[in-house]
Amino acid sequence: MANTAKFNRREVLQKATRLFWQNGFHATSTRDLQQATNLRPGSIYAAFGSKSGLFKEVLAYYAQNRDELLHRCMTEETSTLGGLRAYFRYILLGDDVDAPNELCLLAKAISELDEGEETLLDEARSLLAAHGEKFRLYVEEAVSAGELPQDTNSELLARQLQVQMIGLRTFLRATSDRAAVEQMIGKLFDPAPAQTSN
Amino acid sequence: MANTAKFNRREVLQKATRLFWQNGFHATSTRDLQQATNLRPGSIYAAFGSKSGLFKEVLAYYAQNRDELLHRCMTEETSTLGGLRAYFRYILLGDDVDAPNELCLLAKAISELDEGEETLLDEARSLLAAHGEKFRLYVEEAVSAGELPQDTNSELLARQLQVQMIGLRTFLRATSDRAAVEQMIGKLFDPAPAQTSN
DNA sequence: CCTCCAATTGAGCAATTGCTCAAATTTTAC
DNA sequence: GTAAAATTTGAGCAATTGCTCAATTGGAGG
Repeated sequence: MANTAKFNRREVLQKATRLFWQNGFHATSTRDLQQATNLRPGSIYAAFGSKSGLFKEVLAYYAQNRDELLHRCMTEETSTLGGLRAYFRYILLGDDVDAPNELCLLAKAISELDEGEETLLDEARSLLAAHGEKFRLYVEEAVSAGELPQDTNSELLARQLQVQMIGLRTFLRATSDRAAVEQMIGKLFDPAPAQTSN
Repeated sequence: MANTAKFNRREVLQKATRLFWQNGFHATSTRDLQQATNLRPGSIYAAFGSKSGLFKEVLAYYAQNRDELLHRCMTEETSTLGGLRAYFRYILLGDDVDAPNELCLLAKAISELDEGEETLLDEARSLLAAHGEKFRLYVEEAVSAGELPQDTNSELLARQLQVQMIGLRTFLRATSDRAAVEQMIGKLFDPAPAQTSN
């Protein structure tokens, strides 16, 4: 009971995500968050407990969006490998208007947080691992569909894809060299997704 | 004249590097720096101008150390490709006691800083690009020595190596899975450093 | 030994931080 | 309509931030 006239939690998460993704955890102040969400501190603290609590929920919100995007890429392409390539292209080369930063928010959090904020760090690590697990399932699907050799080491290949994704996003932020990124995505998926039988 | 009893600038840089590398730019306070260097604020500000000024010099100090390490790896190995692999192994799997963080400090800075700190961001970008250029020169050397095909696209391959290095370091911080990293380094250098003719 | 001046000291300022809480307001239940 | 409960409000606290500067120190030149 008594739940009307409350703010829209999803909208708040969306705006908080944008801020944290752009500025990072430490460089985003609670005042920034208050202004962006048009909420007074009490409301935020009643709903999320603390700045860390809000960030934790932001990480989950972000990860869920990425999982959904990956799934959408898979359904919109005819082959599994094509779906993975579409996901790479969309994230690295697509002009996503509400992506304020080239990097993966999870990777950015893992980079920024230290062992003193272990709860948040572990949350980011676990979400990134879960996303990597999704990669592995799709790689196995590609093997079953005959898009990849039967003796493919799918765990290894999935890890390699995640390493590439993270590396390429950092490279893009460092150089803004979209052509180079496009070329590297091509090399990843074109000749064969690397010679990765075991 | 009057220069005795002054602190050792290199020692200060070393200690500041450790702090910034561990905690990042924002999460390292000037008090942390004062305590670690045993200097009073006035001395630091006389020598470096500001926290940003100190960080900028730390970035350069770090980059120079990496360049020297890479060069050392090259001279200690018989082949150029072997030298590159040794560099990867040392950074990713070596137990460097004064590396307080799995990540590259330059990549960490590029991840953390936003466009509002453009001086520092550009410095980190430029130092990372210079290190990538070193990679390219060594790849070309490997081509000349016949360790790689004559038609190797050395610019592309050097970029791919840098992407791998950054991605693998983030992966290591995210998972602590040294065996997986070892396996991926193997795949990078063993069969051929990827099928990267152009 | 004294003088001079660069180097060092450390108290502390102004701004910002994450967050609290009593008071005011709005919603729900009857 | 009314009272109890849930929610929102915003002033502001205690701690921390990057940094300044007048006072002090101590080595070099004479």
